[in-house]
Amino acid sequence: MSDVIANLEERGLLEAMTSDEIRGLVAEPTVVYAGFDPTSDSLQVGNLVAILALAHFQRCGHRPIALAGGATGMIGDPSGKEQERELLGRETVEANLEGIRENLSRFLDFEDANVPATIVNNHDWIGAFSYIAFLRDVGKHFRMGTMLGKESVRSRMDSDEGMSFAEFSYQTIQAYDFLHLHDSEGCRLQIGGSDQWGNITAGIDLIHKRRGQEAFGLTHPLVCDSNGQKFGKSEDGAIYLSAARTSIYDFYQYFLRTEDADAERYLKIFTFLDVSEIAEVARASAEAPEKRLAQIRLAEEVTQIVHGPDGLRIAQRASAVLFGGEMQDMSSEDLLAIFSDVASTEFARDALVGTPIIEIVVAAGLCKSNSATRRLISSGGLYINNTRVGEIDTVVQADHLIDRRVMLLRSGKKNYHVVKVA
RNA sequence: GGUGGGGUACUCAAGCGGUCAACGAGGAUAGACUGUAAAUCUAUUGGCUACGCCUUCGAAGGUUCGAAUCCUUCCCCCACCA
Repeated sequence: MSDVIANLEERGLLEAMTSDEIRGLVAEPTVVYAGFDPTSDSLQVGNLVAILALAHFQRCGHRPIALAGGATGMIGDPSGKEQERELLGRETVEANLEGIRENLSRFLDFEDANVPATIVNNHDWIGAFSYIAFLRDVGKHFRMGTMLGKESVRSRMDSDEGMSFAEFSYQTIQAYDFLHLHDSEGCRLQIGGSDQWGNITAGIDLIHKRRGQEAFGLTHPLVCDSNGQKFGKSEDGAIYLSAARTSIYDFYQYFLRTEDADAERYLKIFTFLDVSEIAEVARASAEAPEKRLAQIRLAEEVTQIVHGPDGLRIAQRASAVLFGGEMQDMSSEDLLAIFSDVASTEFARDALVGTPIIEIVVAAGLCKSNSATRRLISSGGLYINNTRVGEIDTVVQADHLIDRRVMLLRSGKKNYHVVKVA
């Protein structure tokens, strides 16, 4: 079996390990887990790092467990967060778990004969605990000094945000998760983002105290772009893995717009391409940066992994048309087929023709308010069917509607919105 | 419970009776330049039926011709003490 650690290392997916003995541990098939917060009904591209790390483990012959935090999600992990977040309701968490299962199923193989992946929900074992029982069985093994020493706690105590007891206790719950999976699944390794270090070591300590056994942890770096911005945020917010939240087209475009400086690194992190192949792509891309070979390859690979070959085709087709300038001679059928995935809004014909364009833009959600739309137009950033709108009081004309059915709005260079006649 | 500090627009952060829709920075949006890149430059960044009007400075009251700025009560946060 191939060495998963070396694999992660050369892909830039290894930040730190609790012990070098992990290399020995993974020489034999083992069980590894990573946790995911059900803060939304879909995971985001930021979560891809952890997901792919798990997938690499599975590909190297280890059994991955994805833990959905049905219980921990109701408390909120303070790690890496400046502010305490809103508590999620039970129903919300449950609903979100469904979406997350769906996301994960794209990356992990649940049918593998030897090391089938599993998804577990920590609410199944945490939910039954009484407060007193938890304090006796788990809380008793935690020392205040250690808990207070955690970076996640210290940074929040030092800030003027402070921290509630619920958040402070978070680490004990996650620690118990590890102990539980250790006992029930034989799991000895937990992986996560570098912000999870404190939570992971808390679990290792607990296992050591309660079972006298050694467990391990491994973290991957939190991915930032070369400007130090957190990876995975676009102008409209986070990029999600679910097509219902982030269209496949937008997903593809997000990766396509990767900066030169980040492309090679992202290829290693977000695709399964062989590192030697990545090096080759990077080299070719550096020779002719304007061709953006690395970005294209990155967008293709990731879109394919997440949305499948069909999804990739949709995204490519839409991108080719929108950025290829072939729009003028398109029929409405073609447009609708291609933009099935781009954000769209339907209007009655009467509500469209003769209506000020400002109202349409706002109703379609392309701009927040009439004022914002006026600003956009006066700065020359609004386009109808790829033609710049010159006048603020432009009114929609019948001939703005291609085949009397479709109109393409664009804000800036790259934000498209399809308006359809209902 | 006590004492002190604090709550201002997306964020940080000025303002401390009128000239404040609120300095500045960051972010964001758009434009120019480009390669759907980066860097750079420029404009904009509460809302509206828009040279004017309306609503904002934790909440509610009050003083005043006039308050984000003063007073009262309340809520929340932080620090130290108990």
